[in-house]
Amino acid sequence: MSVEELLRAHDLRVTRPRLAVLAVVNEHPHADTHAILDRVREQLPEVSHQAVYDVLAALSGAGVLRRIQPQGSVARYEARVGDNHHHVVCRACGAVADVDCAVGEAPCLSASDTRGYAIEEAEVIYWGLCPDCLAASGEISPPGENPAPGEDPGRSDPETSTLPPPNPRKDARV
Amino acid sequence: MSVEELLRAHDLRVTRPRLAVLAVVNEHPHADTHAILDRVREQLPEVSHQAVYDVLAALSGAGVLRRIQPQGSVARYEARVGDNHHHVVCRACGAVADVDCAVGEAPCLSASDTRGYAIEEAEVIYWGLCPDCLAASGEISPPGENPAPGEDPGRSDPETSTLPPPNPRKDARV
DNA sequence: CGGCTTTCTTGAACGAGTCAAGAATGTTGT
DNA sequence: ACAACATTCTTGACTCGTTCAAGAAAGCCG
Repeated sequence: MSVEELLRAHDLRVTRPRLAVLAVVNEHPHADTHAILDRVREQLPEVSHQAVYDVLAALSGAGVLRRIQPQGSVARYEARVGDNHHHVVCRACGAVADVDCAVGEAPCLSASDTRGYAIEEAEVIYWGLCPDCLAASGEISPPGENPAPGEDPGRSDPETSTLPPPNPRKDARV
Repeated sequence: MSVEELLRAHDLRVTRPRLAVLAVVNEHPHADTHAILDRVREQLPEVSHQAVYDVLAALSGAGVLRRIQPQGSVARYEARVGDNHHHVVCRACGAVADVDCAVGEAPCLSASDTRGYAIEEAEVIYWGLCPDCLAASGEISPPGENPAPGEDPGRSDPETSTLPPPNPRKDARV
């Protein structure tokens, strides 16, 4: 299904900004709003940031895009919807990657006692270290103290994105 | 263990603001920063908001408090740490409740393919409707259209807290 | 192609959270 | 108990992601 057909299928008007935003999110899963704006402006230099916010809100509302926002991060968007996957987030650099659900279709939905809530969806975020930061922390200080990774210019993974070290807790339990 | 002993056990200085914040969070699980500040000022009218932010950050860093922040909500804190429980969040009113892990000790940690990430922790958020909003939506419009709940003056659950309708998505899947 | 609605541009505003400098307080050693 | 030191708190300004509002432009339908 083309990007345009996708929009029409959801009763959304087809506009240049929407096409551009959709294309960018398809190319760069988990990109944040600012990154999306930059990329969109490579094609449409005149789009306003407000247009991008509106488009992202409209597409998320229609279920075309999914908004994710791990603690300490700004809003990120992805075009993979409806397949119930989850995310791993690196505590050191903030990189996000997809993880398929471990338990099949409806993951972890069997909460023991839901306190009377009608549960519609379960959202799972795995916290850890991405391969790069893992290697960096291992190399820099073998006994494991004060990782300080995150700057690694030659990256290729499009899903990777750098943040100021967000919230590196030490009470992690597995 | 008294609140003061708890602080000392974590090598944290014992100060009035810290005692007050800990007491408030113990009494009101899932309270947001603003609510905590208000409550703390009932005992210590002169505390600055910055002090509360500092204290919350210090206690979270030490593992005495846990910070949670569902999408569309501001930061919330709870004193229940180390027992690996999760949360249900109401899409309509934002109320938060605890849910014990369904799968035992380390829940849902068995992601199928972790993309090379070293996973330390899994965070699960269940999205749905709280009992009150569920009842309200059922009463107001039986066929299910336009819930508009959330205002319900006579509440007793201390874990409940009202927000502007945060992000009521309709693409929910179970 | 004309009219109506939605979307986009422009520019200001909001609010949670952070930064910084100095005063106050808690802790430790004598 | 007291003094010295480090940490924490007060005060006040500020940042940044996001939202609000009004009018112009663009998409869609008959």
